[in-house]
Amino acid sequence: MTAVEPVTADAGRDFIRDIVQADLESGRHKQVVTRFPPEPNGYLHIGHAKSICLNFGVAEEFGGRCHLRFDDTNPTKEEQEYIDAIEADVRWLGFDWGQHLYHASDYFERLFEWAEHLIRAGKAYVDDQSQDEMRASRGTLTEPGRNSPFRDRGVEENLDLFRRMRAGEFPNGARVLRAKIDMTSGNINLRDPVLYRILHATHPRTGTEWKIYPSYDYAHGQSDAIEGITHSICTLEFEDHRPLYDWFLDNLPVPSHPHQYEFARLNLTYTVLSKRVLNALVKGGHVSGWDDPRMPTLAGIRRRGVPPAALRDFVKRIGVAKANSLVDLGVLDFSIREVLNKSAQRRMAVLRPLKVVIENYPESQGEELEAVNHPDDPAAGTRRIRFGPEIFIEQDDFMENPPKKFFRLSPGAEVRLRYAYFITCREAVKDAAGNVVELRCTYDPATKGGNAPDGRKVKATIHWVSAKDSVPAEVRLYNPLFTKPEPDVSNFVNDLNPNSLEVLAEARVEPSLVQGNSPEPVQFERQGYFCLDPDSQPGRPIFNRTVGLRDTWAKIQGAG
RNA sequence: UGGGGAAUAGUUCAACGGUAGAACAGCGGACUCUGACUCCGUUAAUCUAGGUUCGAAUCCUAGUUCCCCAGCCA
Repeated sequence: MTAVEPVTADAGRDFIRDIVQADLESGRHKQVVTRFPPEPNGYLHIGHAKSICLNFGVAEEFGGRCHLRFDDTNPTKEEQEYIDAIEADVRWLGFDWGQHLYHASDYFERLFEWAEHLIRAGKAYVDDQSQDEMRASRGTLTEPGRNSPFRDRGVEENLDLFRRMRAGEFPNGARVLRAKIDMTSGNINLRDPVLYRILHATHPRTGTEWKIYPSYDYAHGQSDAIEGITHSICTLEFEDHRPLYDWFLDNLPVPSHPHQYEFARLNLTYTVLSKRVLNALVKGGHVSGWDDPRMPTLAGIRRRGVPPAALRDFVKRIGVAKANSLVDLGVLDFSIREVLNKSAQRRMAVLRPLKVVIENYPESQGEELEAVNHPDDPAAGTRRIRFGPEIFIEQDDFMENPPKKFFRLSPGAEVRLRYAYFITCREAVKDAAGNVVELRCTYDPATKGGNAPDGRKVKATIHWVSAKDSVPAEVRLYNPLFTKPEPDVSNFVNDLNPNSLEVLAEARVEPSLVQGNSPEPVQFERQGYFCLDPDSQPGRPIFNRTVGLRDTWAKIQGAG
């Protein structure tokens, strides 16, 4: 009862944490125990990250623990691949469940015994109705349901049938075990919910041992109770399951009675976080896989180069509440930049090259110049970069007829080449079609390193790479997967963004970017943050744009 | 027409009967060898109508709007 204040200093406050703190202060609980309970039927996405950060975060902040528990009660949808991926994703996000890895399937035997307990107490029965009959007698939202003709079966008959269900004597769908609660309840979850269904399927963990499987409602709360969960945190759609959650715990000899609390799930603009749709995206070949960098999955986000700290920062920023909300994707971008700006080393890369010939540069062999790796972190050191008579600059950094406020290169204009020299554009060379294909420039030898001894200023500094020494690379730019802030989930293909992936095959990058072959994210100066993609081949590096830098110039142009 | 929830700046979240505040976005400016970063300034909100109270975003009443529930999915 001593340490009720959160252990972690800046643990954001929300109604869940308020409840936990109050429970600790009042002595209702001595230690907080939470759990993250994914069903292994797909990959984790950013919405899960919110739940993971909440559950593990609360436990961490209040000195408790958080379990990882697989809700593996439906073998027809679950696979080992997902189990492995989920564990890897939670670890990557930065959380550790220690020894507390569990599965609902660990409790199948106990759940079965408890089902018999309910039968003996006259609170559960085997129903022989077909699925259609059950649906018909369940009633509607406004009309009460009718009792099943099998509802008043005797205890012994129920026990016998239930055991034969387990023994595999009946085919799928032949019978179910139902709780006997109230077919007239306004809460449809209380109209004799199904506890067990017959499923002749192979379970990733229990194999073919079981022919019947517990439903979510029947398994979840009891699993919580077995593990001594104090605060069972889930999303809003389970709010009206809570009376059922409590009914089981009140009617079974469980070792503890956890409490369920619900929060609003995450929604993001231009993003779909429905497992059904994400699955269809992968299976339908609309993306390259679960880890396609355009996917909102943790695997995709990771491959795009987003550091886990950025995700944690994002989750902290959006808060936790009970109101449905739609978070602007820009908030995620902000969190990513926030983290990467501090950690990513700077490099130069030209995405859409435009050749520049420096006419008065005397040394055909070029020279080496020094560049800092991180402007705010001297400890990051410096590196040498090659300069030469021919370089590439960004096509966007030249305009033949510049509008006012355009500070970069144009005929007659002078700019600084970062870490190199001032150059002045003398001529734009065009091809037959009138496209600018090359710039003829002159440089000022006195400005070596980037400063003019005469104190002369330039309005812009642009990045560049040596034509001879830079290496070719492919750069993949990612845009939102959907064209609408709120894509139509029932017809998502219509809202798919045809420009979600933009491949730049002719990019040129500093050689230092491929020497280390390190997976560390870097900033391409004036462009954004990038990371090496696993598709890279020797001699053919591929970079993913994690997120672009803020681009005030683009905004000015867009407005004009 | 049943049951369960939610409504505060453009967005997300605070304020727990006592000065409506933050972050993101926006706008303006400073700085700058990244039109980045950083810094400064600024626009902007209590769903509606009544009531209780010295005082209401907060309590009460009646509405309005939005979300979830009729799987042998979770």
